[in-house]
Amino acid sequence: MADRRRGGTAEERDETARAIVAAARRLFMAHGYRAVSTRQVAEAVGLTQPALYHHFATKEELYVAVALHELGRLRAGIERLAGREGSWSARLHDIARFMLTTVDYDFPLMYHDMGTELGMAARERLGTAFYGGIIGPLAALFADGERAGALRHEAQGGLGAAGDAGLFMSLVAHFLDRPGAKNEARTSGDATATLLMGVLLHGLGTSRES
Amino acid sequence: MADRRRGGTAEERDETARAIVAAARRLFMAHGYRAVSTRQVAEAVGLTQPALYHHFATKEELYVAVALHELGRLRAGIERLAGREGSWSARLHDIARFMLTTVDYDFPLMYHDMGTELGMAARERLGTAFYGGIIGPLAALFADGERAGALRHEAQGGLGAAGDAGLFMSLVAHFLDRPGAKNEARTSGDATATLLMGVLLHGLGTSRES
DNA sequence: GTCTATATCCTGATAGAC
DNA sequence: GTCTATCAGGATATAGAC
Repeated sequence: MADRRRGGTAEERDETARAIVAAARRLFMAHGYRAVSTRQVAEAVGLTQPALYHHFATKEELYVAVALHELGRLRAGIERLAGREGSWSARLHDIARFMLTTVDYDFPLMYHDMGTELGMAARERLGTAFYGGIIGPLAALFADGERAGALRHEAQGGLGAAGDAGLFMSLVAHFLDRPGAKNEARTSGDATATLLMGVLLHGLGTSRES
Repeated sequence: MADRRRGGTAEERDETARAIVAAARRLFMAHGYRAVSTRQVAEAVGLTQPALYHHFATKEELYVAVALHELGRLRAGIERLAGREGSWSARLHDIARFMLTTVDYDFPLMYHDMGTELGMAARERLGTAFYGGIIGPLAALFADGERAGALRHEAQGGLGAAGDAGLFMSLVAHFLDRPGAKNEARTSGDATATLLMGVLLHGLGTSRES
């Protein structure tokens, strides 16, 4: 409360930046980095296009802010659910449900954008957030499963804890964009999460054969 | 051999078109529809950009030709392997190896382009080729597995034959772009295909628990 | 902090000579 | 069938008034 010169400068600036990130998130996540222009983002938030550059130096920096925001949201949800009591598989189930019900965009597209559409520096920042904030906590749960003897170790033909976490993410992406099967569960989510966990742990087989 | 006016007209025209498709395939499949310009394609094949428009009316039509070519290649390989003798799961294993060793591009990216970057007419043409030529033959093999009692029916909590085929494709995509684990098998492929089939049929568990 | 105006470049596609 | 030349539009980013 010391030296705010003219009417809540820092506050208003931050709020505008938040609104820009929110609008950009919807557009980038739905259509991809290349397909969304800075003009579209500006129009969605009620500004002219050059005004964006007062808050973000480049389009790429805006995308990084969007992706970090979304990765942070996922990290928070994952860590909250991973820290609750219950078996490792029950916690994974809840995390699957959380992702299936709150991710409303094209997950593989985001993965592609983070991996190939950005410069090296941005790619590394997002890669750190992704592996440290999402793959890491998931891998810790899978390591619990390995220690409990319920999951194959890497030496037993398994994928390892990090590999298990990557497969988990691929299955989430798979069950996200199949309105084909039984997608009424987009809001309830529980049935799809149960299906996902069944496939993840036991596959498609009837488990009576070799 | 009747009325070829000037030096092998139709032959040369077709050969140029093939060269364009081949160059466009490498670029489109690696970087996506939007990221590749018609100038880049023309330069890769040694032509000027307007020359492309003598062979393809629009950029979209060129992409459709590229995608149909690749889908046809996959269909031919899948149908050849699906028709050989052996169990349904052995044939699926061989198909997995075939895809893991011959797909050298970004599979989810192609899927995204086919689904969202093209007009409705092109999207329907490619959708028909994809479901009829790839999902269909795969689903027939999974239906064999259901009839043999090795796979859960949809009523038993399974995904159904077409759902199984979709999951198979997602797992192929998953194991394609993980240089992380054990990707020396890009050329041999057999080990990765075995790993994929194990996960697909039995999941990650040690199959000693509920 | 947002505006108008603009620089610079790249895009897909067309016209017309040869 | 390929070329040169070009159109019209949209992209990111900057300059400078208010």
